[in-house]
Amino acid sequence: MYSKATLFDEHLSRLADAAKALSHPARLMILSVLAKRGTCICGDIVDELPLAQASVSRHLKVLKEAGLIQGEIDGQRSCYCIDGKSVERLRTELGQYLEELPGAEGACC
Amino acid sequence: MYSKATLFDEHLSRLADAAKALSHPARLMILSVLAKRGTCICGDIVDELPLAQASVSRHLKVLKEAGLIQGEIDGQRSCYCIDGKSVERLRTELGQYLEELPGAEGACC
DNA sequence: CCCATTAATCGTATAATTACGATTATAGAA
DNA sequence: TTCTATAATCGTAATTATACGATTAATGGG
Repeated sequence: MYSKATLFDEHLSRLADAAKALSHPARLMILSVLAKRGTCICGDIVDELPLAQASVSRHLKVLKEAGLIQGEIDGQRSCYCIDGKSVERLRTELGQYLEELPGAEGACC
Repeated sequence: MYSKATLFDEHLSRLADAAKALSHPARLMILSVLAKRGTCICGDIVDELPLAQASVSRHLKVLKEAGLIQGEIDGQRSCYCIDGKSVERLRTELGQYLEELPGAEGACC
């Protein structure tokens, strides 16, 4: 109906999508768990999160679609890890975007 | 029903909320417009966005609640500007969080 | 072959987000 | 006072996100 994709600049849309991937504490927690433990099977993550397996699986999917993690099937498990390159790229782009916002130091008007 | 606020670590919840404020291209665009023009009245922003006045007003509210912009009533207008300190703080915190995610360079498993 | 384990997906319910037009409230101009 | 301009809010509709339990699919063990 109302299409963000066409109404807004491509770059802004991509950045917004990336921010959205980070916009839920469960997803940040998953990233932290992966960072701490290196490589995890899904169950490891489920054990550390206060959510049901199905919910964690969804969050993993969101992170994977955003490219922030990799996941591959390993036997009957699924193995996840952080995609360091993507995270780094996001960190740079987001940081750059925020840095280029001058921000009038004083009060408004 | 399911309370993010209590289920997750306070720091992660705050970071996620901040990311959520950045998770819509209209809001990023508003920040860009404010950065470019310094200080704006609401109408200036409405003129530059492909959205109705009511919608822009809502996005402004979200940004204000997240502390990323300041807004004050100036006569019959409303005057907005970026809150440079908050943006800088967010940039630092988000950057730090992402930087501390090691990210196993190689493949998964 | 049968069973257990693992994790993705389905079905569904609820909540949050987003959008618009219409309305309201305020302040300045005439 | 009355009219205009500005911007917030209301009411509502549509979409998206989130959660859970149940189911499914696939692998490996016995």
